[in-house]
Amino acid sequence: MVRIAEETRFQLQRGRMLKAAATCFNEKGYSGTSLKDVANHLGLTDAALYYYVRNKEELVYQCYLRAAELGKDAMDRARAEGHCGFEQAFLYIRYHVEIMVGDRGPVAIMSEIPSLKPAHRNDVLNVSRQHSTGFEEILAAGIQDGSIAECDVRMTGNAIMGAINWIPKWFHSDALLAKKVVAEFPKILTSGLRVAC
Amino acid sequence: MVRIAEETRFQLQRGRMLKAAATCFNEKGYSGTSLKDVANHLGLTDAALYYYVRNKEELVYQCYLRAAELGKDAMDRARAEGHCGFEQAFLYIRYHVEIMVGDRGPVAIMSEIPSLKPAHRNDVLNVSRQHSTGFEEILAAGIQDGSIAECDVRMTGNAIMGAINWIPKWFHSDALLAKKVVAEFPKILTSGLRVAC
DNA sequence: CAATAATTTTAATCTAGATTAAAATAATCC
DNA sequence: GGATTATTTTAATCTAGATTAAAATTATTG
Repeated sequence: MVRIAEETRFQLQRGRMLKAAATCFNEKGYSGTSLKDVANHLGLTDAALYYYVRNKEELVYQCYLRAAELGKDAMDRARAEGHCGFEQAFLYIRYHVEIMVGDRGPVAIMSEIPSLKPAHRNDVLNVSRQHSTGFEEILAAGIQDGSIAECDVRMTGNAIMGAINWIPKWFHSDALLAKKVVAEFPKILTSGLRVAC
Repeated sequence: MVRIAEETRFQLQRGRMLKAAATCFNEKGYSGTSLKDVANHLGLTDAALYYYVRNKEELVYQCYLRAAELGKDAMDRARAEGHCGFEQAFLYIRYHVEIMVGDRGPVAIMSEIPSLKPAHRNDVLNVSRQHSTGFEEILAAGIQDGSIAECDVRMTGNAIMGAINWIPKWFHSDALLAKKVVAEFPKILTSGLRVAC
């Protein structure tokens, strides 16, 4: 049995499912999307989803985990590639935005974290927290190395993350718009970080 | 019959209800809050809420409308008081943030607009749209009058609004933190708008 | 204070949509 | 190609939580 192939099929379908779910949740809201909606997106029957996920709660959980992982990926890359705090912040925003509007997305807005079961909620919150503190560290490093102006890193981090996390609320798949967002957001969100010269 | 007094009682309770609902929705998520949760917040029984609202959908609708109105109020005041585009933008952010973290709030995050019934959805979307275009107009005016640096007003508006709208996600009632947010957010969110000097 | 209106509760329903079990189909392997 | 395993469907249940109607309570008014 060529296990690789089987896992690939399963994982492919599972990945599609998570994307479909994220699409539905963002477009129709949580209470507005039934498992049937998600399944229809895939040309499947609602019951089929239970082959991939224990229940709806777990579907949401997986969506959020995926969202968090994509964000983490953006941050890892930014940290590896940026040469100063400012550059890392800029790249992080750029990569994260690219993911939000690109075809690795859509990324589910985490509206329903509180209704996850405790273990799952903690998982998601942990990754999210790592994420915010990671970004605050980048900002702090930038202030240290002189590439970012003095600021309250906590508040600044919250502001920038909020702007990014809100994107799915107004963005609707459109290649031109996507290009614009990727071009503009990193500029806009870092313009306040620049050191006065 | 002193109609004023009666309306006041009703409206008071109704206002409390909307606040309680907003609190619950933000804290426990939409699917995580039952009418019973909201009612308990008020020391009432779930059935009592139906005296104020036709059903849960309308409760959400009223919450969102209230959120939109509070935002509009911030914008009206900012427009009336600000003397140039930059000042208006600054004041708008300040007033809106004040509302979000102050005791006129909490303001419900509009996660479930898509599951509102069409008429309600349109109402909310209309006010929201007025809101965003209003802010874009302020930005455009600021570019005209030279108080704001050239920028893509649409994207900049989306970024700033996103940062504000996301606040309830991480803010938890706390007077000190509230003070900090009000002090920092307007600065942070407008620092990128300043014209180079 | 009696009468009327406003508000809330109690105690049932009612329902959409999640969940499950068993059967059917499709893929893969020897 | 037949056997085995993976995936999906069909056809029921099951359930939390929304909703409703009638009764009880509380406020108000003249």
